[in-house]
Amino acid sequence: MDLRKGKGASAPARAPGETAPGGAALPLAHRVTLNDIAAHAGVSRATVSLVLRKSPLVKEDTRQRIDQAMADLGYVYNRRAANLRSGASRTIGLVLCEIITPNYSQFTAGIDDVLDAESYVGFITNTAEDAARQKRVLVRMQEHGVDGIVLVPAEETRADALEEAHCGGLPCVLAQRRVEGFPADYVGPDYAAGMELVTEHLIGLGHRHIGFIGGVRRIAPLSERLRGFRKALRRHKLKIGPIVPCPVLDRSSGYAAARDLFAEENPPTALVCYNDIVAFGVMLALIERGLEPGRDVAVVGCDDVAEAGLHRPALTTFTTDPRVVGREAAKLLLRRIENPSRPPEQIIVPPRLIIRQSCGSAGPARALAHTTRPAPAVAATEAPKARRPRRPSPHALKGSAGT
Amino acid sequence: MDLRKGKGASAPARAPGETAPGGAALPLAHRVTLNDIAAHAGVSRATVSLVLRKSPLVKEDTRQRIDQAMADLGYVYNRRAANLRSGASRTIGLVLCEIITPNYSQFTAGIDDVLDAESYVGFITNTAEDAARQKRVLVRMQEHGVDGIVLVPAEETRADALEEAHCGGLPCVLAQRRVEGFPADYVGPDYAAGMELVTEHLIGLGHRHIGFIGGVRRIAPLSERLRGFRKALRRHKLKIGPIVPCPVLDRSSGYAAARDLFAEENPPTALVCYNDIVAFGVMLALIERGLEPGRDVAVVGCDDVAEAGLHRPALTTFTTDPRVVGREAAKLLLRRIENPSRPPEQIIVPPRLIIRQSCGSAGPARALAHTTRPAPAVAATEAPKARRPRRPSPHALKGSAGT
DNA sequence: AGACAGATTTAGATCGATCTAATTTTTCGT
DNA sequence: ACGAAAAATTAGATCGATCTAAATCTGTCT
Repeated sequence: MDLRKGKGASAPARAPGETAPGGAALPLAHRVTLNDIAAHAGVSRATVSLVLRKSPLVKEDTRQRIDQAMADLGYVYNRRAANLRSGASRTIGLVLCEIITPNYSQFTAGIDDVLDAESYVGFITNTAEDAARQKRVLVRMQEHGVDGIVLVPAEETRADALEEAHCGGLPCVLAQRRVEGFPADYVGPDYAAGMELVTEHLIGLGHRHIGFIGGVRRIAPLSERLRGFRKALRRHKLKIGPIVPCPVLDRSSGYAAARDLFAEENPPTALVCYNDIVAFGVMLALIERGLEPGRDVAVVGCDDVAEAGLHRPALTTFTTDPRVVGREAAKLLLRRIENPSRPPEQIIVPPRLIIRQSCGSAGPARALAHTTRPAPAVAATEAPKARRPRRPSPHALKGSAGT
Repeated sequence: MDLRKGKGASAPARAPGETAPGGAALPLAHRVTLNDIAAHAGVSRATVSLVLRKSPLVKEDTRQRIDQAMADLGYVYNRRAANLRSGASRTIGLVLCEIITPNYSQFTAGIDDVLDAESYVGFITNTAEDAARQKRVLVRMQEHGVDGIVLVPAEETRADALEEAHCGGLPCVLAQRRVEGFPADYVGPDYAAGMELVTEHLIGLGHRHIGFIGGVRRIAPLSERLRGFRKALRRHKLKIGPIVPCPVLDRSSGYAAARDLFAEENPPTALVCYNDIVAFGVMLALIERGLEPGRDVAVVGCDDVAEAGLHRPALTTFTTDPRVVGREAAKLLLRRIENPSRPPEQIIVPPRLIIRQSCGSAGPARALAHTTRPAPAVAATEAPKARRPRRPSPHALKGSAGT
């Protein structure tokens, strides 16, 4: 409308006049400042500032007068200006390796939960797994004066790259993925515990010969998972079954690994898979061999991807609620901002087991196709619904609850 | 490295005293400023500022000296300080009604694509469909001095609430959902065109008696969709088939509506559903009646939710790539920021048809269970993969392409 | 050499808040 | 009523950049 019109001689400093009682959309013709409030309320700028910061120094009477003036003039706090002087910005940066993964959007939601409660705001950016882009946005965040950063590092992020992006000097919490040699705070899922959980579950169902499929040799994520797998077996004094890594973590390499494994003699009766995607491939191979997952061979995965509950048979798996991871990450970052000198902290969020049909224990494994509802061949989304009411426990193994 | 150490006597300028030498965590021992650079390079602060802004006024020689100084001292631009003086912040706010919906995370990614290219950064916040929270975060964004806002309004957002949150004075683009009476820019999917598209497709397959199921009477989204539905039928001079609204947009009301419809005489041979969820319910009802969706009756949906491709039969549907909507929204906002006085613009992003089995046209409709791959009962995720290579066309019906 | 235009550079005010170090006002004991 | 202590308020510097207007430094032309 009259956006460019301004309001004639704007801002006479001592006479804010009617800012815009009639103006439908008063267009920031001289955004109202502390000086305006001060003049309107007949006090000094400093006093208004004290009111803004809820200082107990101000007399109740004056405070009300100033509050009224702010309401009258439609004041909007200018945090940038405040920040310039005071340092902190109540702003953090959230740098994600990939926005569109559902996992990360829940993670983001968890972060926002905490930030909103603490009246922080977060910048969000996507690095799309690109190290150069990551560096660029990290610097950009700092230009904007964030108080700290939550970083889900792009693949192949090197510690020195983070140092170079000045993250060494800024409170920074890594989430979901670690960066070797960068001794920062970390929050992530506990894959070892999860693997232990599913393996225990299989053992509880009577399995004694359990194999493991998937994972790239010699890298941390695999050894972490194997640790949990082995731990459960060892506890029950069972032999560690065959461990078949695959070069790539997709359906087809899961398929190939399982096919090869079942071509040998005496195959396992249960398979723990590196993740859900690999598990899907594994089940494919089993079916091809005439074996029914969930009846003839138990299969479990990890991550609880969207398809897991829709698959036939629905996949037993485990996951760490990413929203909880997000919340923990945000809380940790705020603690770190509060006190930058404390030693780095690691928060490992415990997983949650999701029992479905592929391990043969949930309900009538044979009657997969017929539920109580009139849904012969339709994949009902009962799984996600069933999970929701069960609030994930936000307990972290280490680190205080904070607030 | 030596980031925390400071660098000895760094630029005492006016002798601000040691900020906090004893302080447990000396907080950024005097961040490097323009003054430091100026002193180090032997020029004035103003000249350094010119270099920062890539002014052509500075001699090449000096520019290099200054660039060198910045590199030496590890300077990080302080945009907040710059903003305070110059007004614009190169920051926008993204206010979402719900972060975790996959649709919105793609939307967010689209926004980030554009922002990153223009070296903007976006704040993100979730309103969780809560009007009070929405108002709070809108104000908070402005406190932080955003140049504009992309808002996916929470349900039941009233125009006056947005005015009250001062959004009337700030560049603001609504996305995905309109707010009646708030004459702002808008970017969203073209449901009318999508409905026309699927209806045309059904007609092309030979259907002459086509019904419509779902949608709440008397609200805009339904009438928009029906417009497209009717338009296609009228173009081919076909009778408008039965239109069955449902009170709620879920699976079971789709089920009920279809059951009732097929209890009558002479039911349609094809059904256009309000959205995918309704379509799932409809297919359930058909199957229950002994009719096979995709063979006996064609069914199409809208949205392409995750289950659509995994369903048996896989659902023919249409969707508007939310990432494209995000990109258009961001571009429009930047244009608006550039020139706040132009009249409001509406950008309607065209939809894309996704042909699967439920309309009986894609591949051998009978052989649904057996694909070329050895996957008898396994829901392969081939659908989303098949879609990806086809880059969505970012053409908008109205509004110039911008950049 | 002096004038003058154009190219560079700079001093100082400024953005809108906070912070420090007062100053002014009020309260209260004696 | 006086002075001291406590309470309330404030002037002015400050954060780190931008911006304006002026100053300085070229080089060219007469």
